[in-house]
Parts: sequence; C-alpha cells; structure tokens
Amino acid sequence: MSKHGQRVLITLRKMIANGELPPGERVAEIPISERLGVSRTPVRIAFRTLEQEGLLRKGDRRGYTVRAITPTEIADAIEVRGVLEGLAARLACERGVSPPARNSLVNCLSMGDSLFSKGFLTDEDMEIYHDFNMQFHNTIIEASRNIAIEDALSRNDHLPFASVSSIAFNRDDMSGEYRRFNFSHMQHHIIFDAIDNGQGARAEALMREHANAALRYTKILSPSQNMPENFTVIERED
Amino acid sequence: MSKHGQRVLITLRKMIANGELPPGERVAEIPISERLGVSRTPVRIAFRTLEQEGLLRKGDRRGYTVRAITPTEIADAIEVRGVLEGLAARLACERGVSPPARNSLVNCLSMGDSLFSKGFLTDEDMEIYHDFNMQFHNTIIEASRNIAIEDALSRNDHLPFASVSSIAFNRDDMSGEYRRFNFSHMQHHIIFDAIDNGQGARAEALMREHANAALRYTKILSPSQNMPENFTVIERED
DNA sequence: CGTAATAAAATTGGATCCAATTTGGCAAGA
DNA sequence: TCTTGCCAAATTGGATCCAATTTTATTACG
Repeated sequence: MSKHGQRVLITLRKMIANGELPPGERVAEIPISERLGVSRTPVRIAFRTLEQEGLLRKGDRRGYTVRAITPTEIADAIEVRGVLEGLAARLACERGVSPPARNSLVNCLSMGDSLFSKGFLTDEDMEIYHDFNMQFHNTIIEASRNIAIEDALSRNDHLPFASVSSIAFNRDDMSGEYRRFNFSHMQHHIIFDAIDNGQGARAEALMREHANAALRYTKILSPSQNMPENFTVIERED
Repeated sequence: MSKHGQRVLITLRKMIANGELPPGERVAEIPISERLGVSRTPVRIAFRTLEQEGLLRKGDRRGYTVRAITPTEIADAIEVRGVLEGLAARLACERGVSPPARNSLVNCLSMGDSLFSKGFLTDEDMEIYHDFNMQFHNTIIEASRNIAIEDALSRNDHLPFASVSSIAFNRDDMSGEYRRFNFSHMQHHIIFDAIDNGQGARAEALMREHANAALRYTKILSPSQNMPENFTVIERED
C-alpha cells in the first residue's frame, strides 16, 4: 500500500482507538475524506480494511459504524490470543527451537533480569521491557513455524489492548506495576523452561495463563475512552 | 458490499481455489478486470480483501501474487481451527448452552443418527451430513459467546479445505467414507456429552482432536490443483 | 392533524482520468 | 560482448465524474 493510503489507515485506527470516533458513530466517506484532506478513494479502501480488522461494522443498508468495543470483547480477544500463543508455544517446543531463536529468547530473559534487578522500574524501563516482551512473544510465534497462528493473531491485534504490542501501566502505582511486570517476566522464565525441556503441554498451559496477565486491565480501562489520567499507554506499530 | 463487487470477490476466491490462478502467479488489476468484464475499481477492492484473507500476497514493490497454499499451510490452519473450536466448546460448556442452542445440537445428532442407521451413505446423504455438520460446529461457536473466536475463524475459513464449510470425499470408496464420517459423527456425540455434562476440559480436548478428522485429506489433496477425479467437493458460501 | 407520496439531497459503488513510480528494453560506450 | 544509462511502456494509487439507491424533507390529501 502506498504511504498515503497507509497514513489514512493508521490515522483512522487511532481515531477509533482514542475515541475521537465514538463507538456506534456512523462514519461516511465524504466527511472523513475532507477531514483527512484526501479524496474518497483511500478512505474507501481503508474502510474495507478496518471492517476486516473488526474496527468498523457495516450497516444493513449503507454506511459503516464504529464498532463498540466493550471490555468483554477485549477479554474475548485476549482469551483467543491465549490459546493461539499457547498453541505456538507447544508447537515451538514439539518442533524444536532453532539456535538463533533460542538465543533471542535467552536474551529477552537476561535483559529482563537486569531490568528488574534494580528493584524498581522507570518509565524508560517500561519501554525497554515492552520491546523485549514483544520480542519474546514474537520469537515463540515464529518458532512455531505455523503461519496460520500469525495470521489469526494479526487480526486480533488491531483491537486496542488485546495484543502484546500495547501495554498500559499506572504511573501512580509504580511499585505495584513493578510486581506485576516482574511476575509477567517470571512467567516468561518458566515458559522458556518448559519449551527448553520439551514440555509442550506445560508450555501451552503456561502461555495461556500468561495471556491473562493483560486481562486485569480490561476491567479498569473502559475501552477507547475515559483513559484515566494516571495511566500511560505504550504502543508499537507494525 | 454491492452485489457486483461481491461477485468479483467470490469469483476470484474460486479462481484461486481451483487453480485457475496458479500459486505464485502475478495478478495485475487490468488483466483481471478485463477478464471479469468490470473496471479496475472493484478488482482493487477485492485484491485488498483477498490479501487480508491470506489468499494474495503483495510483492515488495508492486503487484500481488497468488499465495502458494501448501498442504502444510492447510494443516496449520486446521490446527488453529482445532484450538479455536476447542476453546469455543469449553466456553460454551462453562458459560452454559441455551435451550435453543442445545436443541440445535440434539437435532444435529439425531439427524446424523438416522442418516448413518441405514448402514451406507449416498451422495445426497453427504450433502445433508455436511449441512448438519456445519450447523453443529456453528452452534457451538455461537454458544461460546466469544465473538473473537468467530472473527478469527472467519479468517481461516477462506483457505480451501481448512474450514468446516468444505468437505471432500472419495466416490470410489464410499464404504470407507461411511466409516470416516460415522466416526466424525460419533465424535460429535461425545463432544456434546462432554458439554452437556459440564466437562469443559474434556470438550475442549475432544474438539481439538475432532479437527484432525479433516487433516488426513491434506496429504491426499494437493491444494488448489490436481484434484483427483474420483473426489467430490462440497462447498457452502456464507 | 396525521399520513402518504413525491421530490430532493446525500451517500455509495463503479468507471475513467491523471500523475507518480517502476520495470523492461534498447542503444551506446567501454 | 557486457554493462550502464536513458527512454518508453506498464502498473498502481488517487481524484473526479456518473449512476443507482437510499434517506429525508416537504407538500398535499384524507
């Protein structure tokens, strides 16, 4: 896709995610195209893509509406992510992890270890942790050598807070967040341990449980809006 | 989407599925639009959708190529379907199946019973079985009340032979096919039994195993081409 | 005063036009 | 003969135009 059309798509994703286009809102091609300063064509393309991604829903007769993303839906998507990544972990284990992939995982773990050894986390630490968290998960998904898992996940990942590419944390409770992310990191350790010791079923179960780490936040974060002031969100784009 | 554009999309899906557009083939907008007798616009839209569905792959610089769908990829997709439907079965069990949904499942089972009680299967029986098979699976997916499962599956379902909406059988070995589908039907029975008795983990494991019933055919059926003459394929469109 | 019908405005999908980028071929020089 | 550079053709994305369909508003009649 061209740089132009890509920008429209990303902009619309963000406008939906941050509530600028409220859930249930009818979106028409002409107002959006004027608002973004482009013609209707790239907007039309983007609407189809966003429909495929589940962020827009097309009406019975005409027009699209912004899909209302409830905490329940995010929880659903996280549950799906759990079983998919669980499958990835088991397959990676059963099929064997290549040395480079194993190195990548070990690197993620040791980087995390040094991060948490300080006993506290700064904002920059959160960014670093987030990057290694993504790398850990993506490495396992690639190591599964099952492209369908990646495909299925890429769909889910467009729902805000449902993917590993976005995390949120509470600035006002950094010691609590330290414990939360440290726990998550320890889960990475035992998942790796299971994979590295050929315990596929254990790896699968642990990875499923690990997905629930994100679940707690669906209760706190009303989706797409009302983000509490003291929360910080880190996002990465593909 | 309009009736016109929908037709282009379905036509292209079929052309890919039956090998009319061979794997690896570069597809350009102009030749396709001329071939289908439409302008480039609906073709462009369809290309994006097909890319989302994983049937086309866009080149580095320009153009799309037909994605080579190997037996491995189909097997991968079936494995993903297994865990997703397994999750659906467990959730349906844990959250409880509504009386209408339960009736639908019971109906599928009894219709299958009467079908197999004859001791053999005709071609028309296959069609009937196929419809009730789809109904059984879809009912469980709906009963899970997890929309993300449906979303993730709808993605997979576009790969030929990866979804429950397409089955293939060998006309030259109808007694063997009778046993195969009867076994599949018996699996439905025990999956229902597990769900109906609150055995979520059992239901999940059984549903996963059940997905493998389709797996055998990925070894026989070279994808998208070389369909043996004695095989019949039944497809249903959404 | 309410309802129905008709007309007008809006919205969407398809076709065509235009610009930008890439690819491929041909020629010229080393 | 091989390589390099330039020009032409092809392809794609965006913009605009047109037709079809739907929604809405206004008017007329019961």
